[in-house]
Amino acid sequence: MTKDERLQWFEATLEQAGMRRTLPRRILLRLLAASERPLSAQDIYEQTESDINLVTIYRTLNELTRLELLIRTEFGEGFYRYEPAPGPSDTDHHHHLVCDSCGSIADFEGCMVDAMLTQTTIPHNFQVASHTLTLHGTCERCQTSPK
Amino acid sequence: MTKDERLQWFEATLEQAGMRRTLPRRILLRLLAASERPLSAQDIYEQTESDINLVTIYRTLNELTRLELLIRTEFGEGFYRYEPAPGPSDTDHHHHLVCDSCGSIADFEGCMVDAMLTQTTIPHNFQVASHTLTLHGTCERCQTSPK
DNA sequence: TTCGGTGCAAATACTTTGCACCCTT
DNA sequence: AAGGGTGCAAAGTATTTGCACCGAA
Repeated sequence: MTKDERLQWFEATLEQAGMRRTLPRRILLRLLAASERPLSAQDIYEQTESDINLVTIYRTLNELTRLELLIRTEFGEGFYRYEPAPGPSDTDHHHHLVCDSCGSIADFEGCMVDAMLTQTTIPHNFQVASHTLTLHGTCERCQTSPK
Repeated sequence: MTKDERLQWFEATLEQAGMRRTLPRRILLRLLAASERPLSAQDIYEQTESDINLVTIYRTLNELTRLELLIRTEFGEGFYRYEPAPGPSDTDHHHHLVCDSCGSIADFEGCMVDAMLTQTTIPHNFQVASHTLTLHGTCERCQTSPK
């Protein structure tokens, strides 16, 4: 899924949900789609140079997460980070590598959890819809020069 | 590891760290060791019938987490939950099944992530120390009578 | 024109900190 | 006796809510 396809899907989903295509929403989606790593509300606030009210950012993030256009994750920092969802027909998703030393967050492609789950007995007849996997450890930079 | 062994390990670790064996700490450890599921600070506060100050609970949870006696996890609720750590010589750990309908949290034993990782290339030479896996979905009860 | 969206101010939720007193060692 | 631990009050972050105005459809 290219960046343009993603933005198009975003706009189509907004329309389909009867939501207006406003400036804050488009700026925010564009920002998240372009980002290398999950962004917090504060991150977005700073990157938009305060053009968008922080409250609007929170409200927009909630709306877009509800529409499943965004994924919300907490990495042990005390606040949430958001990133674009994989997309509807996209079975591909990624997870994250969190450096416990410097706090950097990198993507980790090639998830094998779904394959793993087919070989595992899930207790209580629990019906799995999705999963979150986060690997904690030390990034390359911090291995050579620890903070 | 039995419940008694665990409590003993807790006390030994406290002593070794030069920390005093106080009532709040023992009550809290006992409560967590006996609990079926991860507890929040608020949960603990209610279960101790307010015998322990909420601030003390927060401080104690932080201390015990720092000593790696507890594990802290966020399940998308907006606050942290705590549970006893697997233990030093214990390679066994478990993950969680979170019902998106009723919010129940159940344990999920038999983690295969470590095995999976040996067959996976981790990018950027990232050195993995630990991981967190959470399965989201619908519990048995909510499958028959959705909320 | 209509009604959803935004900004501002204030409130809420969770967690941390400062300080005096308490109690384990 | 000494110093870490606790409780109380207050502060600090992250996030949400109420309400009047604004602007996309």
